[in-house]
Amino acid sequence: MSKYQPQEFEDKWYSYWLQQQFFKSVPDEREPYTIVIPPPNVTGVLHMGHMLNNTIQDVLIRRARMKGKNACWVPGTDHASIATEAKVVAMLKDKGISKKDLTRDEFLKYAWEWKEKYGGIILEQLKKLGASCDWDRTAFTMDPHMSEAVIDTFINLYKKGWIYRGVRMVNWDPQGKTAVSDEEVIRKEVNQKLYYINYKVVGSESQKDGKTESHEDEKPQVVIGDDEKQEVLAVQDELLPDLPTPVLTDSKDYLTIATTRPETIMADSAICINPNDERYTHLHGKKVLIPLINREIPVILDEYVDMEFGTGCLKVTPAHDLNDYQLGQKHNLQVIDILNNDGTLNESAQILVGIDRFAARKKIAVMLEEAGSLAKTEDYKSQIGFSERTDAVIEPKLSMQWFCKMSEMAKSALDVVVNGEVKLIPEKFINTYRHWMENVKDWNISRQLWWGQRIPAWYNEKNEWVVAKTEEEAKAEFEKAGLTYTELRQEDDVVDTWFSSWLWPISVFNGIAEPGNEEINYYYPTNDLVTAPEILFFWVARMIMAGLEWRQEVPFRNVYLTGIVRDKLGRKMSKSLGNSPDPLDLIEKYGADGVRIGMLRSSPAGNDLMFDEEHCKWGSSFGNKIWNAFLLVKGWEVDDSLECPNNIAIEWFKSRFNQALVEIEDNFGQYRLSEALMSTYKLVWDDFCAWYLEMIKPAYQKPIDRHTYNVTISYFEDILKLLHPFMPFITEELWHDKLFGERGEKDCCIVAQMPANGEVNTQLISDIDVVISIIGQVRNVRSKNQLSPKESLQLSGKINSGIDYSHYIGVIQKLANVSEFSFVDAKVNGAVAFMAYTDEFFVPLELNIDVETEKKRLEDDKVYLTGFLKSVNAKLSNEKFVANAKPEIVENEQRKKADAEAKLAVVEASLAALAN
RNA sequence: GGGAGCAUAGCUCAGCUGGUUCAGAGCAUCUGCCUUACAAGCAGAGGGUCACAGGUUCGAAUCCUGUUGCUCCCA
Repeated sequence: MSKYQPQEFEDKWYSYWLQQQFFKSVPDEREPYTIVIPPPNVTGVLHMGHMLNNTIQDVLIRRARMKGKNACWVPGTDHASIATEAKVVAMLKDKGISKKDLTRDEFLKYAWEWKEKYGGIILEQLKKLGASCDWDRTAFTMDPHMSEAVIDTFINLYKKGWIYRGVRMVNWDPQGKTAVSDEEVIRKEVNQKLYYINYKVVGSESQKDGKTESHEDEKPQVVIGDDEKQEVLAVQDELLPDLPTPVLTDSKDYLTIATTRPETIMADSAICINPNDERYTHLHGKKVLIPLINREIPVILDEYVDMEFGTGCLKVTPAHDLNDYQLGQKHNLQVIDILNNDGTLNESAQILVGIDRFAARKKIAVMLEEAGSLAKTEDYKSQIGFSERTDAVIEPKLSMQWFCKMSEMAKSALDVVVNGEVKLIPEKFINTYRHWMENVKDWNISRQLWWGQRIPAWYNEKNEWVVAKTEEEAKAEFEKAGLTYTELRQEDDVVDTWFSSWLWPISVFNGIAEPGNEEINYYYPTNDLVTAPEILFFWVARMIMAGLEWRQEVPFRNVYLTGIVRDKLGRKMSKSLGNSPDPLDLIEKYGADGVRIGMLRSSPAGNDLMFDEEHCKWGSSFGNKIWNAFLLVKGWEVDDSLECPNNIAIEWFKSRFNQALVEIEDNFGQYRLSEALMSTYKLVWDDFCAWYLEMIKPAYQKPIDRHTYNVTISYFEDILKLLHPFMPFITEELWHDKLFGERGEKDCCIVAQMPANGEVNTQLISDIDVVISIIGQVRNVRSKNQLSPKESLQLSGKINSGIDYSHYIGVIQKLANVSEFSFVDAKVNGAVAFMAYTDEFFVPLELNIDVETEKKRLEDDKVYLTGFLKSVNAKLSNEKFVANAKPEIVENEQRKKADAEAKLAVVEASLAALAN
């Protein structure tokens, strides 16, 4: 064996595990332990967030497997309708094909081809990380049975009255030409301009009762600016009235509004002022004219208007602003949509038709200025929404959408988190979760895309519609309803990807179509879900809803929320910043094991991870340490004639190991994975390598006795097991070394059983703590006096405690390089002295002891101990303390007192001796 | 503007139900070692008013209130 080179064996073991089908799970009599992967976007490539997330899942699943559970980790991807469709559209564009020229089926054919070619990349990358997923179960949200589940649940909810159609203001992405959810809108602060625009007031009172006001009695007219839909709720022509020639009784009479969006003035329906605003009482009941197009709109009153902001006059544009929309509904205003789906102005705008919204903004500013209607402009900063997928500025847009009612499902989904049926880790996310669930809005589930599950709604020529699984069933529905049709047309839109993935924990086991099947009964509910807090709401919460709805049971018991992986500067890792290392490069450089533990090290649940490559380096150093410890043991020759001199070391490590086992178990129980890793790390590096191996190590080229050798090998094997979930590759590689004897085909670390808990000799552990302190102080004496470690020293001990050092002399001599150890009854003059616990030790040196330095050191000790004792005494003499504190705490204080007094006595005696 | 969270060593974070003079770990820094498993190492050292101000308590990094600063979510 040579140096530690993880790259040399990682692929080998991964293939072997696959070949032996160790990741495979089928229901059996064992207790199941199940994780479903948060399905990564099928277009995705592995990024650091996935690395962290999947490392955690793999640690959990490997540990469960080694604890005798039937571990099942279901992998897969989601179809990511927006992202995938965008990629396919881009690919087609490169080929000179426009989506518009394709039929739905043609387009989908290209999309599937694309998916087959690129869709599996991320899963292949996970294998490099060591992910022990049951790949035979790899699922895709558009697999036939998964899609069928989506359609069935859609119909089911529709029948329940929880799915409906409605006009809503949606976040429209004009580039992706799709509605996106609030969660997919990224708000950024942007420098803008505030345009101050004058609207002429229509002055004459006589006009007030005129024809133009009659619309207030009518139903509000709504224009859906969706040029892909035939369906509009009003006829556009009605919104293109003959422009009345403005008659201004007083040309100086105008009001000024402030807006960042002058291009939308053509869509204005009113000007709103605060009724309490004394500046504008003269405008009550008046009408004004929109500049450039001279359309007349009323001045309305509402306390919603902030008198402080802008001019106090608010242009109301119901079609293009959510707040204005609500205001418009309240005041029964016209809704005029002047934008096409691609962000260009439509006919309703009357001017600048066909021009992009941003170009139109610049142009209209000039036009307004020329018309004398632009009062001024000001710089202004505000938050603008951008599409997460395309980075286009989001356009609030009215659109006919499918919605899923949330209120009832949200209530149950909140209950199970509040009552602990589903635990969020860390718990602090409960508050956020509650806040969201209590303020939940209905879920907009339609997507204006083709890639995904097509909504099972069918329309006749009159746009009357029914919901049904097939065309035949739809026809039957029509007939049942007494509606006529000549031909039916299926809804073009697909449902939101989350409407597939909320079924994930159920549908991967085909639990919708066959709710009683063996797999779903065995694996569901799953155990742990590992995901990012940013999708707590729109994925986790909805999975809980779906679980309760279709299985009357939560989908998982625990939700482990990881943090966001950031760079050293705390910036989120992103492609655009280029601050994310390529995970596969990291694996190449540091080994998968090194990267895994590097990521885990400083990422407690729910906390962001400030990623630094140094962590991976640390990880691979640890691998190196284990490797070298192994080389040491492997190099030993055994001599059967030797007695075992290492009983203390052997017994001590066994106790330490068992102690650590409990700690690690406890850490896992609380999902403190980094703590569990650190406990393991310290056990291996400090206790095993630095102390145990040094204690038992035979002198150079000397053989070791059989007993120590065998025990050490079994310790090593136990350590490999403990390490395996964190570092699967190096542990498997070493597991198969001849050192451990012949291994059968199936005898692998990955399926070995975790060591069972054993006894802990706490007395021995605390004795060895003292021994370790003695060794450290002897080394320190050497170091302070610039003596070589090779130079052996003499050591005498004046024992005041009850510790029986006779057992430990050997260890002390070996590790502190002490040639002679003796017990003394009195202080040794002219020697360097130190204390360990309450015992005194002396190292005679052939040099002058600086009395003053020694005195100083003892004085310092004395000050410390006196202070310590004082604080302890203060507590113990405090009646309230003795009365209120728990008995074991009082007891502990008494022990502290006794110890401190003993130590202080020793220090004082030493000082007295020095004074002589 | 509304809600939530965070603030501990140069950095990243522990510190769990208040209870050793409690202020800890790793990394980084500094000093000394190429001591034959490991320089990806070994032996040592320095480093913090636990953001600030009050309060509760016998006792506060820990609980409460306020202030400041940062982050996230929502409008």
